[in-house]
Amino acid sequence: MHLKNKPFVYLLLLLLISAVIYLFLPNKDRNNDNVTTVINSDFNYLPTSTTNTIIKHQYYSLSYHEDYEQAEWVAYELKKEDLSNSNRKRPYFIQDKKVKTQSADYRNYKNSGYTKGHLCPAADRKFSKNAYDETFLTSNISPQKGDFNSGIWNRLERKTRYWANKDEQLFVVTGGILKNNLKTIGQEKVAVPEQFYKILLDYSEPEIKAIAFLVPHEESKAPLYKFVVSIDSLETITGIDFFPTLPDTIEEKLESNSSYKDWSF
DNA sequence: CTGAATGAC
DNA sequence: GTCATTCAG
Repeated sequence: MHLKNKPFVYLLLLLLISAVIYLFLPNKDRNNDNVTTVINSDFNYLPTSTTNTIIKHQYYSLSYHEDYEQAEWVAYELKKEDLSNSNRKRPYFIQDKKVKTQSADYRNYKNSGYTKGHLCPAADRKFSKNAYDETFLTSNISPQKGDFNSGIWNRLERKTRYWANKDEQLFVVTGGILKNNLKTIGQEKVAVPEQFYKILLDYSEPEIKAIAFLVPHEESKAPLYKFVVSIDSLETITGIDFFPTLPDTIEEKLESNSSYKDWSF
């Protein structure tokens, strides 16, 4: 290249410098809603969908099951840095526009005797207003008894945040056990699960570990470890392959395990 | 923290 | 639908 073409050289240099600066800039998009993010670049472990209806939101993903008017799973990453104490105002639950078959209307829950139980908890997405508000979609809730929701289920969610803080980050999958002939509420017949499950995967090397819970839909004062089950057993019940992208040897080892010795309660 | 219910705009 | 307020586990 001839040096007489100076403007062009300067332009190239400028571009190069800009690119370098950009690459080394801290990634702030989990705290700043004004930055457009690559959607779900963090989700590498999404479960399979029995309905072929995976919905990807900015801060969590889900598989919707129209027959039961709720998600069969909701999955998201929970990082230590996500945990914040900021007080946010609760928005109202609205339908999830990404669900083409229409997610349940919140009125189905009104006077049903059941509360609108978050699957991806609002408290796990408090790091930004958009993340928080995004959990208030009816595709992210399931009918839960009030004392169950604020009782043992709340305890499990708080324990999950405790572990996320301790282990830096967790991948979380949660939902109700959906099956035929469940009790329903509202005009749209939203199914009331008889059990709820939650799976936690600590994928940070070198000690990858996982734990799964299957909790009956009723308040209990029993310690949480009483509800530990293997991921395999949940896969048998739900028909979902929870970590299809994990290397088979790791997957096999993690999923057959129902021990909780690696987790402090 | 987890939620509901009510009345006014 | 939004807002403000009050209340319960």
